[in-house]
Amino acid sequence: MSTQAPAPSRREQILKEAARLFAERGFHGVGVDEIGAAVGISGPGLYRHFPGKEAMLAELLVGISGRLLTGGKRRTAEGEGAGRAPAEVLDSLVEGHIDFALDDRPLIILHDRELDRLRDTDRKLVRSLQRQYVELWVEVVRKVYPRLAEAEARACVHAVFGLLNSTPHLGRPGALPGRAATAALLHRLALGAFEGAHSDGARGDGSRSDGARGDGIHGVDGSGQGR
Amino acid sequence: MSTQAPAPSRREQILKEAARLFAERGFHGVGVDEIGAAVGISGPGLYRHFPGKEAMLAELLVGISGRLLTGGKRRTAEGEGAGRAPAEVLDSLVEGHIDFALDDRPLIILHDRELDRLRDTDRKLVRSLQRQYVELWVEVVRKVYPRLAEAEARACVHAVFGLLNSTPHLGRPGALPGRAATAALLHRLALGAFEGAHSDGARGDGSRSDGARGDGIHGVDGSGQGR
DNA sequence: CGGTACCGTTAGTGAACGTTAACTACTCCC
DNA sequence: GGGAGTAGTTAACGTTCACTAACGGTACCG
Repeated sequence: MSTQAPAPSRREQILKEAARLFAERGFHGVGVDEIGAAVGISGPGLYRHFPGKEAMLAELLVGISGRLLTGGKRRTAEGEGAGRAPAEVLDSLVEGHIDFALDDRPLIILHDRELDRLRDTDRKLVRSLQRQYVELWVEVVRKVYPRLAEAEARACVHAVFGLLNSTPHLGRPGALPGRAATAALLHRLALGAFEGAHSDGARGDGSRSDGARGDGIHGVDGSGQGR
Repeated sequence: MSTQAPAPSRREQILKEAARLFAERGFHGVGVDEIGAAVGISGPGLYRHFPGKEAMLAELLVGISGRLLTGGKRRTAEGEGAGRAPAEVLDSLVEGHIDFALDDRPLIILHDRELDRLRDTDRKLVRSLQRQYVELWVEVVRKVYPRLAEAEARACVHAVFGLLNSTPHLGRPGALPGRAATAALLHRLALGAFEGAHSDGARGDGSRSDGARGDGIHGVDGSGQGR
């Protein structure tokens, strides 16, 4: 154990606790005193590490958006470099996003909830990163499902993000068996959603027995542990 | 036409604007003066209509949760009464939720974002309504997809809610062609997600997604009636 | 020892906010 | 006309909050 986190470094400690608190009670709902208390120091001691409360949020949001984008770029680059089918790349993107959603729940919450509390410059940066990440997905999705128009594909991507980011909402009760099972379920849900979007909406009045599964391009061995 | 909205009645006006502002900037991010200004009166004039700022949020959240639940109950009752197949009932639930998400965007945002700003008693009530609504879906989903364990079905429902509630995120740019097209797309996405969840994940990675349900403790204690 | 940089403390400041108080204008009804 | 109720105003109060000021301790380094 003990991978390589030798010094949580106070600064990272603060960021982690701030993320948790912001996610729980909202940016405006948390005072600096509470953040300080969460890391053992009190109140304005935080100002030795950050120029202000908002700077913490900004660093969190830029950090997460950047990491999502970086991971997405890496996955698509690897996929294309290895000549893998688009469906496999999409599979990899889904897997990466799920890992993120499951491992960094508080950040995922902040990511689409507290963006508007940032100053213009920071917000623009985060939005730019987010947009790039979305476009990355859109490109891949349109390769896998060419029948989707661009706007449709973008809407699908947003919707699937909403689906994947729903993990925080189901953490409360006994919830799912384990992480792996949850990840697998989310994976199936996400891919199923894309398939559903791609299927022509010519389902009569809801009889929807379906199952025809159109040209299911991806017979991919789903989720197959690329790591 | 002209149902019966002859007088927006100031109170409803306030609620509507408050919902918009809360959704845009968060409960703590909006001052009562702004809410007042949005309806033409200023500041404490609101206190002629509501006992406090939080009461507005409470009424909004209870209202939306109640309407969702009522609509869901109506749809399942109608469906079962008419002897329709579970899949059709699910179809109807999806349609109802989409209507809601598209027509009351701000409320949908508040619904899962500002719940924790409520006093204990209100929050419990809202959570109870939400839980009943979820269980309504879970029941139907399990009839349509019997292979899903209860916990899985619940997770799927939460995930699909996340998917359907993603509409607010895609309103900014050119977005989709029109309301009908967006609704249809969301519908396909949601049904596709359920289909995907139902498909056996045994695609080769061997990780058993479907548990043997050893720990049968998933006791939903009913608990209906918060009040 | 003296200096310096780091990290933390407590006390305080100014602004913002939710809420209350006191007062005014309008309408309805006898 | 004269209450009574409704809907609004401005002014003020008390609290909370992000942030600053002034100060202290500790470790490293000469």
